[in-house]
Amino acid sequence: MARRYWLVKSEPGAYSWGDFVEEAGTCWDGVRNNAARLNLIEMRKGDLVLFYHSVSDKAVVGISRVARESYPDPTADDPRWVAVDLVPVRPLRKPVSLARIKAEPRLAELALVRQSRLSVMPIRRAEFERILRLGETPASASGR
DNA sequence: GCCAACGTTGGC
DNA sequence: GCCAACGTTGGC
Repeated sequence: MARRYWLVKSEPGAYSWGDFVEEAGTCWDGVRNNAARLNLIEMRKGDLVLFYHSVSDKAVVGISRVARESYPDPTADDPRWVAVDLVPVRPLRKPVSLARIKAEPRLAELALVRQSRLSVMPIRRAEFERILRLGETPASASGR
C-alpha cells in the first residue's frame, strides 16, 4: 500500500510544533469532528503528516509521521472518538503560509483552502511535495 | 472584533 | 424529518 499524506492543524497557543518537538511526539487526541475522525482512522503507520499552525500563525511548519494507528481517544468518553500517535520528522526550512498556499494554483484544491474548519485532512502526494518545495526555497524563486 | 462556514441540538 | 437557534473554528 502506498504511503499516504495528511495535514493536521493545531493552534500554536494550545499546542505548537515546538511543544511537539520538545516531547518528541504526541498522542493526537481531542478530535471531535466526524470527518476528521474518519481521516484519523485511515492513517497508517509511516504516513507523513504536515503540521499546520492555525489562527495566530497560519502556516505549515513541519513534517511528522504516524507512529501508531488509530485507537480510542483516552480523553473521550465515547470510544468511537480516536487518536493516533505522531512523531516529528523535521521542520520546514521556511514555514509555508496560508497566503502562499492560496497563491499557488496547484494547491487550489487543498481542503485547507476549500474547507477551512476541517482539522485533519488527506492531501495528495503532489500537494505534499509542492508544499515541501515551497518550504525549502526562497520566496523569490518558489514560483517554478 | 467580526463573520462565514459548519456541526449539533432541540422544538415542532 | 425539517429547520431555527446556537456553539465552535478559524480566516480576515
